[in-house]
Amino acid sequence: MTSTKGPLWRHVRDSLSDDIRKGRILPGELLQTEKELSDRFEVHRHTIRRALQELRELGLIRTEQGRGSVVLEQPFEYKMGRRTRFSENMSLNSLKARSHFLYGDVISASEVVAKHLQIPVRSKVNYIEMYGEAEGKRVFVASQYVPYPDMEDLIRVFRETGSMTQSYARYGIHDYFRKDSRITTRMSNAEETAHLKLRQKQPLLVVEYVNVDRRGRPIEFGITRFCGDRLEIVVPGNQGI
Amino acid sequence: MTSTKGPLWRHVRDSLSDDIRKGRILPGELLQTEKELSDRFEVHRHTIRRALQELRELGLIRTEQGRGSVVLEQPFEYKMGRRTRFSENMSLNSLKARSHFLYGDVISASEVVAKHLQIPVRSKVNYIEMYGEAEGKRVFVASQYVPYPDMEDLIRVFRETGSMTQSYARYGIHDYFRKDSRITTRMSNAEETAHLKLRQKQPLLVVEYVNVDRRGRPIEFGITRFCGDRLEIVVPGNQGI
DNA sequence: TACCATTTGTCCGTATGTATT
DNA sequence: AAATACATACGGACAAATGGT
Repeated sequence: MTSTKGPLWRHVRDSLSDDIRKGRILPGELLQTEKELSDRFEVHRHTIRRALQELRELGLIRTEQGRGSVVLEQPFEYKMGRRTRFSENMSLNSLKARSHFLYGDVISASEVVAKHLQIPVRSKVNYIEMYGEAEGKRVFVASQYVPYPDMEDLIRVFRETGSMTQSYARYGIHDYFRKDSRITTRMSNAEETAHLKLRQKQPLLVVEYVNVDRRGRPIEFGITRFCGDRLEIVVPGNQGI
Repeated sequence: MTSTKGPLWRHVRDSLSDDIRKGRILPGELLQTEKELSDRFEVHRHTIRRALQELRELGLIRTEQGRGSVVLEQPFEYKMGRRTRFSENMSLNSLKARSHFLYGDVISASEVVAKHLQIPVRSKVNYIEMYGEAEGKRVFVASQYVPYPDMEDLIRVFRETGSMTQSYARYGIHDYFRKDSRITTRMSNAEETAHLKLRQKQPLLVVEYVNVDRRGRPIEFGITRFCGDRLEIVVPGNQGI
């Protein structure tokens, strides 16, 4: 016995939560069965169940009948507001974050893209695909559409800087704001599963948004697909109560 | 031939989009294969693909390699802001919406619930489960925790009124506000799949939130699971630019 | 695990009509 | 009128993903 006081289930809970937090059991892996745990800790299965109940409430595991208890990924927080920026956002969690270039081209705007950017259908736009990493884990893939005449060579500049914020600065846009964001969810397709280095298809948080400059002119239409179990979106309750 | 002028692909697009909008092909169902369509319309497969491309851009279908093109649900908009209310929200879409009671009990607060409601662990809370309907379609299931001493009999009152907003009014809370919302996604479990009348497990939008009264005191902690393909969450870009 | 049929994705072509310069 | 670019339409081959066995 390591702990001497307090209820037994608390000892079990703390021991297991330690195993998880110290990485001895990895996210996605199954905990030992309740039977095995009750043997290991030399307590009744009910005591184990009490401890597992606590771990569920702490969001550390999810239990599936007939299968076992899976250790959950601890998601990053992604704050969504008027000035949403990926890397700033992640550094709030004191995490190292980067965007990585995947693909870029100049294409002609479809109806949907044109509507969001308030430009004529079929006018040229920069199209950039990228993925985002935080603490070595891939957390999103994004597609962005940026009007072309305003920003020639954007693709090259983004490949150099690795940041949209910095790229925009080169074109004299030193600040920009998030207009409406629309959030849905769907399963990842094959490409997304690969880019995010997922073992299998998983639900994604899909965020569609438009960024505008100081004058309110659309400068970017984007579709970001977040890996659902690696990240949660936080929508702050607006300012003062 | 029905149409006499314009490119062939436009005729195909309009014909298929009509099939979808008139309900001849239901959401979730597969379109005919490209081969079948090219036989039916007596055009080359490439022409069919041009038409499907348009339908994708219109958000009417989603295409999966090796499988086919699925007709999408046209999701309701759910505006999330400081004063988020389900039924008001839905009437903005001129939709008929209701909440329905599923289960209610007085339970003792777990750590997580206690933390959100800023009450002691194990103090009594009302626990209510419900589902929400819009236009006859079930769009969410929700679990809500409300401090007990403040609102005895809340469960009975909710069963009578069918509305949390109205129930709160009985206890003198005539207005309340949304604090932070946290959004994640995961697959529905068996219970949720049944409550939402889904054919199979599907990704859900999971929103955790706290509502507070005028003084900023937490009055409700809730976890709402929205059916991902029947609803999209809209986060308004904060006020003036 | 491996294999298979089905279906979509991508690429190589060809030809024709229309609008622009 | 000629040259050019572009959208449309068709032909065919193979790669890649899915769902089932």
